[in-house]
Amino acid sequence: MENMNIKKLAKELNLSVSTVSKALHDSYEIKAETKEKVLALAKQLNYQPNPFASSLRRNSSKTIAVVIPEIAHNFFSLVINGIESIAEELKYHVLIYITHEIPEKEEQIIRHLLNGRVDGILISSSGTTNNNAHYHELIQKGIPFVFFDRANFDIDAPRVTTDDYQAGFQATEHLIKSQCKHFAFLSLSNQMSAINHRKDGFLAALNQYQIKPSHVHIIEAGTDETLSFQIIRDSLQPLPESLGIFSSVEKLAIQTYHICKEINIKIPKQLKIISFSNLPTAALLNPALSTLTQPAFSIGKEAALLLFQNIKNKGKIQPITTLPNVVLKSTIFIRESTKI
Amino acid sequence: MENMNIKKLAKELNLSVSTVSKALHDSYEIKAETKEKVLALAKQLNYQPNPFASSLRRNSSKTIAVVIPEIAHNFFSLVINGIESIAEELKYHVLIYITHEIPEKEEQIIRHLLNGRVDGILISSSGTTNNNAHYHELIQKGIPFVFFDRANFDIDAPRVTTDDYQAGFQATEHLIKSQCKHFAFLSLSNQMSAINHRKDGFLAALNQYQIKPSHVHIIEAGTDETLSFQIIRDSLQPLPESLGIFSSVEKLAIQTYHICKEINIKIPKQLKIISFSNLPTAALLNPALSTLTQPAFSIGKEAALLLFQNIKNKGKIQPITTLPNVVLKSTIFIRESTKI
DNA sequence: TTTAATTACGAAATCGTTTTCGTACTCTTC
DNA sequence: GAAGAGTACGAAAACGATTTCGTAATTAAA
Repeated sequence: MENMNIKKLAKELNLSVSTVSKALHDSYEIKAETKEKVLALAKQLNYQPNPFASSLRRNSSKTIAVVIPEIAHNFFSLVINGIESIAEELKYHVLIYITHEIPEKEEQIIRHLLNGRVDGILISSSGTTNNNAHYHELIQKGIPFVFFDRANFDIDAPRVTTDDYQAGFQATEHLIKSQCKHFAFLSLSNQMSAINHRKDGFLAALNQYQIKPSHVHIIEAGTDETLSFQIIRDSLQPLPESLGIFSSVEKLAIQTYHICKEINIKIPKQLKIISFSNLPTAALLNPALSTLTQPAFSIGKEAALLLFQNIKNKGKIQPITTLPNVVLKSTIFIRESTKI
Repeated sequence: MENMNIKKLAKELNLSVSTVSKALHDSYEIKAETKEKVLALAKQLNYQPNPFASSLRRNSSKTIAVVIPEIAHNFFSLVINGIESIAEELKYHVLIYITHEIPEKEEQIIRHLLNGRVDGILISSSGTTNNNAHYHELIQKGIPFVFFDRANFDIDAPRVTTDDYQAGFQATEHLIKSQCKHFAFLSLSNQMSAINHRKDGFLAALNQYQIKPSHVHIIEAGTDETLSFQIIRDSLQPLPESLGIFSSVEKLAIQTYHICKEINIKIPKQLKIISFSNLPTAALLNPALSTLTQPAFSIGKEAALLLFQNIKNKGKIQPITTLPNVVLKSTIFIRESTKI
């Protein structure tokens, strides 16, 4: 009696396997009395259906995958929280895959998931790739997926993003009004949608206020920790006069703080900085960091909702509708790091 | 030709299904030439075995579960990074379950996992429960699991923890030597192993230095965000003279910082604080936070290694050996928040 | 009373693998 | 050249559910 299964359960009940299965699924074919008996004994004997047999037969796994560049990052872990809140409710399971910002790793993961292990995928792309083949394979296989934050706009898939352009514009305008003269944009790479939109907003604001191009700096720090440290440090020596930095991601802002501490640059006196960030300690930093904060939890929730909607509609005729493209608002928090 | 499977592959090759399966698994029964043909066509036709059929037959899923109290928390996301590094290498998949510090949720998750969906489980217990039944059910079912950080010491399972007692002692000793007169321990609950060991170290140090019991405060803030805020604030008003706080978790230290800012308590002048923490910004806070930092990544790695070892040994006769019980060292970083 | 519909269940196929047997065939070996 | 060993494959039985289809028994309709 090691492992309970439906066959033993049926035998115990003097019923056929099919009847038991139907009873457990509350089929109209089975009368109430029988259902009760089955449910009762199932509970008593602690019967739990084998998920693989079930998945094999039904061709659905009640599982989704979340593919993210990194996890030890406030934004992504908050997103996962949002995703989990929906998945948990719908009794779905969540597989986590981390690409470590390596596009090839992302491709490999996605390719693996073509085997049907999951019913759908939530992706924050690792960018730096012009190879979209793996996304097309997903589409061809009919596996629903939704991009969040970092989307691939060449691919016909739903996305949940934030108002990166506007936020970038707003942040830059703030730096301008804070009397900065030089402006730097801190970027990971020029291949990530969200970051590029932030840059576009940055450039648009500078353009509107007629900032000289020679006062505009784009710093691509890359994803390697030690390398980006080096790059940022180098770009701060010598320090341009009245520099205003707009960091596209939290990590680079933190590195900048460390560097400023190290080479003794005073924020906000010599350098002002504002960053996209979900740091719970932004207000406690020295000095408090001005941030653009994304509704990370909501992003996760919305993306998950969109995905589950797509999973449900799978196979059905898609209504000719515009592609769902949720855009959420970021919030700007002005703090000391950009004080005049 | 929608979905490729082994049957179609076999037909295409004029071979039997069993031969193809064996070829794909590099069986000695199949000659090299045939293997090559099979591999070649499999690759060409993009054949990927159905994971559910495979899991069903082999009774193993190549999947592990990670059950944690919360994810938007530097410690846990770093641990996941460590776990993932091993899982990825061994081609295992990682399911994430979040209990939100609710013991009933943990029980429910564990009970679900009894159905065999995963080959093993990594658990950081949500504590606050004296109900161990679900762990015993895991043992009975033969599903390997490993505790990390927050273990249940009544259960006969491997654990990976840190030197909480020693670190607690050391932190407290540091507070004493920093000329604190009153001492407070910030705790989430008195049901979590790691936290209790930290408290024991705290109390032992105070005892050794003959601190009057009336100068020792244990503050159980609980896991609810707003409530714990309230509790901490209340305990700081009125502010005991020369208070030294040892926070058992990062979250409560951050809350304390916020509260001090709000009600204008100067750190470290009026209040000194040291905390267990994996904050990447600890050194950048105002003031820089003294921390005890756990090797979170290594904890994840070690726990995963232990789990996979147990998965591999499953069924085999267990050598009569002491229970693996890895204890890793935390590192203390003295910063401004405890400066005299 | 006969026919049709409904109810409640069971047999068996199926999902796609893996694995156990069985068996032709070739190759040694004495 | 007979026996034994080794090679290379195939048939079929699992794994444990779900689902289709068939069918007795009962009820309703004509």
